[in-house]
Amino acid sequence: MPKTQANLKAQLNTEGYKLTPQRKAILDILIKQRCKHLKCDEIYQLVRSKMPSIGIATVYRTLPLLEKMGFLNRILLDDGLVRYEVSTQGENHSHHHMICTGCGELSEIEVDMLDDLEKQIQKTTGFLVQNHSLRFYGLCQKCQGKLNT
Amino acid sequence: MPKTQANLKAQLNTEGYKLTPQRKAILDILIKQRCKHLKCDEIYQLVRSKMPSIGIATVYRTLPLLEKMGFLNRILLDDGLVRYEVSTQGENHSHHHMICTGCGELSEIEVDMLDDLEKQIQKTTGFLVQNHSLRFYGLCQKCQGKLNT
DNA sequence: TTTCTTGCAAAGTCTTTGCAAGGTG
DNA sequence: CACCTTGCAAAGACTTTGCAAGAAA
Repeated sequence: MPKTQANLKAQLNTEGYKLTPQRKAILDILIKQRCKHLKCDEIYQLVRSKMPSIGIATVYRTLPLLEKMGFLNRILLDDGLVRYEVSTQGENHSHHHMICTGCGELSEIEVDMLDDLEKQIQKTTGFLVQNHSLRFYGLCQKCQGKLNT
Repeated sequence: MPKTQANLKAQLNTEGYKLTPQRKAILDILIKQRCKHLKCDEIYQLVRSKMPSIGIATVYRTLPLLEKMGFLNRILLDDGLVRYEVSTQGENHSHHHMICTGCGELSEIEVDMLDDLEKQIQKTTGFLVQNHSLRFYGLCQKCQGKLNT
């Protein structure tokens, strides 16, 4: 089943959870910001602009839930703050993150190419690879430009 | 210059820092636990067994310093806790981490093989890759065994 | 109606900071 | 001696929890 807004209710119900306006609003915001990677507090601020009465505890409780249901991915960068991104349909296996050490910007790239490496690891170490996370640190084009000034 | 205990003083001095028993003790512990990835508090406990009077604030202040000097790498796993590992001489570019989703064990593997991918990224996106971090999630041999029981 | 959720406030964890006393170069 | 560091305690940042009132199925 595709992980879209429309399926939120069904997904929740099959596991005994309920669809609340808060949960809908939070997913809504995240889908609208699709390509962003938002911190909990940023999500809280955004949702609050649509639903001023929501409490931050609800956000903290909803995010892991949406993650468990497969709607979100939790990301931990080097600053130690938890971020979330909307997970593109079942493919948690095919995009990598690039983090600019100049401005901190986080972007994505849609390649994978780790199959060979995974096979090699499995053969060498016996470790059964199920998933991976690959991050590149370096300079985005903007920051490379600034260096030449 | 190799990043060994012996060079700590020199390294520190060239940047205006001083060699204190506390700093020596902390690096000592980390070197002895070489292949482990320790949380701040674990490091504090270990150092305290040798130097009971040390304060945890000192540990929190020393770890980033040792990282800055190139002796340590800071690692952030999915539980959000900061860990440190001794950095093997200047090679921050050639080992990956494997995290078992069964028992949580963190181990290392000494392959790289990302050069092609990095070149491709640079060509495609203009992002200048300086470093990377690759983690594999899956099951270690022990945990695979448990599943068959 | 039953069970799950919410918002609030309090409590927790991990980490950082201010400061006076003490150590290093 | 000048400057860097330490240990302590207090303050911070982020996150989790207990609970009574309220909402969803």
